[in-house]
Amino acid sequence: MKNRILELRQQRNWSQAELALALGVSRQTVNALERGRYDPSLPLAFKIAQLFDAAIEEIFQPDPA
Amino acid sequence: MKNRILELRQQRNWSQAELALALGVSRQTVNALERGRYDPSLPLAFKIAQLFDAAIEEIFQPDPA
DNA sequence: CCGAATTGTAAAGTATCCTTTACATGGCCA
DNA sequence: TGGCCATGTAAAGGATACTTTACAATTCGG
Repeated sequence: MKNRILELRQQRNWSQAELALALGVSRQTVNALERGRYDPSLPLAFKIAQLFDAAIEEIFQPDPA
Repeated sequence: MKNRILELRQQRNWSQAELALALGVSRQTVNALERGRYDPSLPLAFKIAQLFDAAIEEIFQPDPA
């Protein structure tokens, strides 16, 4: 699953720590998500979409499997 | 997190087992999702949305927290 | 009435998500 | 140079997602 979290965060000039605070998760979680180490839970995906004012489908793209 | 999986499944006259097969998960997982015992992973949420030809946001609604 | 299909649930195990603590690296600037 | 900020990563642990096996209850057609 690819995502555009890094891109959207940088557009807003936020640090990983700031984004983590806004999402209510740890900085390491934001780092792991950006680096594709794992996918967020569905509730966290909703929070991310709401924060960036976008649809989940605009931020996350499932693998073309 | 609420969802409309039961409703969408019944519209199509599918059993939980048939839906599970189409999604590549176990029947117990479909049952648990319909009954709200836990939320699907993000990849599974995408599969569900694709199968029902709907946006994730049309099927899942986060808690008004 | 009988059997098959459907649904609900439990227990135990594995995998994934997310945490805290900790440390290393590189860039920037006083 | 020295210190701060941002980022990357690791290990260990807790929480959640999902599995297989198994059993009970209900429903419904023959």
